[in-house]
Amino acid sequence: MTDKRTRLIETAIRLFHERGFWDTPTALIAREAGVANGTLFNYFPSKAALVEAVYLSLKQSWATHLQAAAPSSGSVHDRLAGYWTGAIDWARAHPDRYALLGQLKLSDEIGDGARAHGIDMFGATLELIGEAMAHGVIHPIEPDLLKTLAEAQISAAIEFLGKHPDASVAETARTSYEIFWRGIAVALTGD
Amino acid sequence: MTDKRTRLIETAIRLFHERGFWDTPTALIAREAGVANGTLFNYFPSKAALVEAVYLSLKQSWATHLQAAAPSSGSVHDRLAGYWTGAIDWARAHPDRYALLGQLKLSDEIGDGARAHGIDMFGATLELIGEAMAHGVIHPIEPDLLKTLAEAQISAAIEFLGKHPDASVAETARTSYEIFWRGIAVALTGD
DNA sequence: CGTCGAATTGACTGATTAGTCAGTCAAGGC
DNA sequence: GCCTTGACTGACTAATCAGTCAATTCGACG
Repeated sequence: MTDKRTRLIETAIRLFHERGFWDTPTALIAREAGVANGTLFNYFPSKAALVEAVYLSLKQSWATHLQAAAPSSGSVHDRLAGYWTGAIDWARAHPDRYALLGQLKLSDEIGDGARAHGIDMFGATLELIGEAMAHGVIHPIEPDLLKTLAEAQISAAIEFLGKHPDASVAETARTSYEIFWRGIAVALTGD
Repeated sequence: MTDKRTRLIETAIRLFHERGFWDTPTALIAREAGVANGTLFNYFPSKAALVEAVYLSLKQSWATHLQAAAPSSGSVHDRLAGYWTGAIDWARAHPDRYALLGQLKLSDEIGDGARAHGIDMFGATLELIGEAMAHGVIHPIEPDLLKTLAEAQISAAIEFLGKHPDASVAETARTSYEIFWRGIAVALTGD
């Protein structure tokens, strides 16, 4: 019997994905998690708090996966590529979690507090890019813009893979990354 | 006194933005639109139908703006640039509508039917890109992937502008577009 | 065992809401 | 002037749901 709090969060993730938050009553979450209605409110003071916990949990598991996937040494190009494919792999492995994360990020339900409480998954890579920029390997670009563009590009690749189940994951990841890299890198040999 | 249907949709857009769909009862929409509760259901069989109508209305107005903004002649580079800045301009001019559109796209409330009923805003430009690809001006890339990447890049630029109110709109648009263009174009002179 | 505090339970409530429907009323045909 | 039509109204309902709380169980410890 796993921790009740965890079980509530996991059950909520599943149900939110199956039916959307708004059509998922707390009573159902509690029942499916195998606890009583009231117990849910011992762990989370309100439904909003539960949703927030779900959001943070998803973000956390995505972040830890990325930290494991991204190589901690090598060229900027390669390390960024590792981050890139790592992100896409996670999304492919947990499509429901990924979709839910996307919804929650935009939802009004998530307070700015929780959104800011962001494990900054891109941080380390971003520093690296800053150095590369200083050395003239990468075009000078406002760092946060670069980060936003990169994340969007990754999301787009994932979205594409969702729409085209037969497309090759590896090739889509590679192509999308190449486009991005060509976009930011100062042209030398082309790659 | 404008058309009641239109007024209901416009009121819904405003209220959805202010409070989110789920916290906006139909009764409030009706009252603020200056019609009776029941009248809303003469125009829309259910709340979901109203939300769908809102979604289509937003998408439509965005599409017509883009058609007007994108130049219908010139180089691929320039036409795509026109589309690019046109999209960003619209989002900047109507931040509430843009935010709402993003939420609705992901929402479970929007049936696949309505989502597919998409005015394909990118269509004409995409054809053009196909030709450019055939002529070797642009790297060969699966068209739908290209489209998805482009849209994501535009969204990212808009998101960045939202987070950094002091950033220059024109420069952000230009930078993000340059990155994308460098990414897809076959290197000749660099631009 | 017996005691005590904490965790858990689930019936209950107060509030809210989508959708209904019996009736009103204004416009236009005869 | 009367009748028909149908858009419109808004009070009403049936259902739902987040959150409460008094009662119960559990488990640790002497």
